[in-house]
Amino acid sequence: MQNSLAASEPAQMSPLQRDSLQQQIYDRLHAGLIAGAFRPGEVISSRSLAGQLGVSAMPVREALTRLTAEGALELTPSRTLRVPVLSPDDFDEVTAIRTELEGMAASRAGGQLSDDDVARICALYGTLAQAADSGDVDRYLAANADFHSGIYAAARWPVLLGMIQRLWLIVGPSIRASLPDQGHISRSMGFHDTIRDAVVAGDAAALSAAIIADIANAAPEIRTALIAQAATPASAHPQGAAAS
Amino acid sequence: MQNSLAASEPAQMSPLQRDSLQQQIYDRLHAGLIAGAFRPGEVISSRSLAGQLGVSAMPVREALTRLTAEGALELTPSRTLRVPVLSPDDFDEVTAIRTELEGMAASRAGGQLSDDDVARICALYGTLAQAADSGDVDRYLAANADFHSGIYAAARWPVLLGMIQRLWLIVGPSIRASLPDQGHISRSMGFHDTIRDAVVAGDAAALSAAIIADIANAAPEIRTALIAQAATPASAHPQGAAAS
DNA sequence: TATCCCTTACTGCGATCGCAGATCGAAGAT
DNA sequence: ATCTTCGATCTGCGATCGCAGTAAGGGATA
Repeated sequence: MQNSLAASEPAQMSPLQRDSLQQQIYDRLHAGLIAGAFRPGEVISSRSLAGQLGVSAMPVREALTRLTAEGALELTPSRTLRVPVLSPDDFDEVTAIRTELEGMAASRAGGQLSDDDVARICALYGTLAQAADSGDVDRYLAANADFHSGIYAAARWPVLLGMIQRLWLIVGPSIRASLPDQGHISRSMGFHDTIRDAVVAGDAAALSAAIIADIANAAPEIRTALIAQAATPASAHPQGAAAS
Repeated sequence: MQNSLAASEPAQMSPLQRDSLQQQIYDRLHAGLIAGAFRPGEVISSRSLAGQLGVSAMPVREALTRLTAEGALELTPSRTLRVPVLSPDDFDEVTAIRTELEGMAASRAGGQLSDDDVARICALYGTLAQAADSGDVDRYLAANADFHSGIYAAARWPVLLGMIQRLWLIVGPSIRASLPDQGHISRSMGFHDTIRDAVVAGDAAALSAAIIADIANAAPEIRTALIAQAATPASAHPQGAAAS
């Protein structure tokens, strides 16, 4: 996924480890949650995950603890970790905060876009368009997250960016479970076109409005899908959700 | 706080521990950072802190890791943890996000205040006023945090509340180091009066405006103090800050 | 006396072990 | 055949130990 960022060194032996293990594990789980690699209700075991990654349980535990503290995971009464199943109210809360924070980030970013920023965002738009055409939902969601994060990163406010990404972390699994729909993707790409145009034009107000419109467009569909899933008796014991 | 939920048992021995150790340690450090028990630049050692608390280094480590991930602590190149020294730009960012998020929380809370909420907030105002009169800066800051959090909790949006508290976590030490000033406290109490009046009146718009005015009032003083401290050569090696 | 080097004592990070609690399945009793 | 019960096996949490890297203190040398 992010092995492309090591392309700066031409002949280095291997990335080895730049960060601590727990940071690498956290980053991987973070990306996986945003891209929808985990389903709501899915149970996560630190020991089995450690076994899959070939490391001790310790760094996995700390990464999972952080994700739990951020609301991306929850601890059940039986002391097992699982991906939370969002209620419609929870989703409304996150959506409201997203509208506020992403609107602010877009507005600030739009007013100080460098040429590099525009080129970078346009490149992200390209991969997003390719992913949308491919029909691969996982690729699309990951590219969508990169596209939006790329815009918000241009605001150069790291705390704000971290908070937005935390919100994506919470709604990521629910989004993935709510729309395997190709119609939604092509519909969203219209908003993404508007976003890219505002970036190219350097219009902060238009960019902020386009971001908010994108959120407002997707929210009702996700919300209705959320309600439908909550009513499904199959989710009464969501433990049996598909593992990796 | 929530020790009352065990009221079903009439003669229970002691609360012992309801949460995990790392959670208790996190909560204590969280409150300490907001109340200004730590100074910017102060070095935090997990082992020595574990020794003071009488526990192993493990739960302390996990709590400190979480705080580091949230930006409340930072890891120096020499692999020591310390409380970050905020730059004016950092402070501006946090203040801007605070204005947005706390304004939203106040607006929502103001529209759905129950009688219990009003009574609880008025009680928090009472302790805040007492702390302001006592002149004890630590008591005042802790009571101020409780007062504001009590209002935002009435919005009943836990994610939003957590994000606001994270922002307080970041600016807490800098606020504590910036104003040992009694004049500022009495000046802020004017805004707090307005806030309480809006709560009693149930006026959401007035409450939101009063909260934003409170933030806007304190920000310039803290910011100038921040700049003054950054220019002070005494902070060139802030390792020697007073420990607890 | 001043400078260099080495030892010591820290730091965070990871691995391993053990504990208490909960779940699940199988065996036994009614 | 159904219900109960006990044990094996999960879970997260905490303690302890060891590792690599940094900073500082002390002694020897120029």
